[in-house]
Amino acid sequence: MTQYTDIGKQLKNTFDPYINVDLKLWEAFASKLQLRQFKKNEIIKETGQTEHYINFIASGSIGNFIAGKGSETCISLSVANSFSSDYYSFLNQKPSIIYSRALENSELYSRSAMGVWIGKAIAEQLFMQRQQIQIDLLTLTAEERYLKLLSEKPEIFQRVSLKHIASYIGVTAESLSRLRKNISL
Amino acid sequence: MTQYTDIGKQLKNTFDPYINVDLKLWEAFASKLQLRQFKKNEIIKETGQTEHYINFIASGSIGNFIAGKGSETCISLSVANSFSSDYYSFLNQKPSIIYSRALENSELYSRSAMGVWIGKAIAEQLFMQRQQIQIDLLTLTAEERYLKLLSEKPEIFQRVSLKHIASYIGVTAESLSRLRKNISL
DNA sequence: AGCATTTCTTACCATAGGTCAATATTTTTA
DNA sequence: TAAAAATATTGACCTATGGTAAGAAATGCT
Repeated sequence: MTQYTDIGKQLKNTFDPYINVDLKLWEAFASKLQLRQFKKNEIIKETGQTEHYINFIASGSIGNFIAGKGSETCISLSVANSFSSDYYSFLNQKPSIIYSRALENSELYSRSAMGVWIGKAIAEQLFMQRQQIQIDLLTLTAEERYLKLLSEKPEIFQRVSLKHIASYIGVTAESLSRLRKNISL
Repeated sequence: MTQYTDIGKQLKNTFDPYINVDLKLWEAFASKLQLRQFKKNEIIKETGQTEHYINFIASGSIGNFIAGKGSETCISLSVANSFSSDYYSFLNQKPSIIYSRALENSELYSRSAMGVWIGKAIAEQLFMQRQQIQIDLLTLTAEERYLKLLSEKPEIFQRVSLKHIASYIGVTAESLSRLRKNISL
């Protein structure tokens, strides 16, 4: 079983490039983490509820989704050593239509309160990620977005089904399948 | 000429729903603002440069763009009483391909350094905006995105050309024109 | 006011990606 | 391990949007 001091070091190592704070602050943060375990496909946060946690993913993977007519759209895919949350709902403490689901059996270390420094760092990271996604959706083709994801986050392809990857990059599963076939020709 | 104490109040009024801090902090922030004026179409921040400012738009409007082959993609449209910056480049203090241009004659109040509280608040706001854009690009049709922008930010249509609005919602100017024609039938 | 430039619209054809339906493949469960 | 469920692929067809080119309308400039 992982210890919280280890989690502190893991956090420090993982986020050093982005969040320049002392190990002690990370350990203080980690000391108040609550371990939560979820089975594959278990709902972590429901549509219509308010998000109470920021979750650090120790193992497994988490998706954030929006339900559509008959299908669902994946708006984020997070794997081990990153944070996951319906951060939109967390920030304004209002319900949102977004729901989170474990895509594998997952171990999360969760906190409901955060210092300003880590809140700022997380929001900044998330802003940059979302802006890059916006730019990619506006300027790249579906095939280019697929290849970019494949080269930047190859581990996702070992863990997440193609139908979620398809909706994340903004195409149907059928189109992703055809597109992959084209590439391998 | 607007005074900085007035700017402080204007900031407080504008951001009260999002940033819950005392007027004094806003006035301290405003007291260090630098007025910068730009003519219509003047470049505020070039591609390949690093962003040094957060700009509060007192009047006018600003667009952030990425150059493509023969065209440009608009990734943000900001009007008076909001912030504008290449915040991605500002955060990591590295050059980015994004450039900012005044879409009208504009008065900006700019700062290069920010307290943690306002930095956190700005990053949070920007994250929420960008995530909503991502969701809209993934789940709405071009027509729905157009109608949404029209109902949520009608003032943009008085100030910004349709070609910029088109690229912002992710279609060509021609498609936007057709789509508008359909709606009015 | 008149010319130049930019913006907007329209028409025609091309194409990426969507929809639906069937089948194949993999994973889960009993 | 067999059946069931979920996932992935494929094919036929369709639709929204793109590309190009031309003209109309608006805006800016001298």
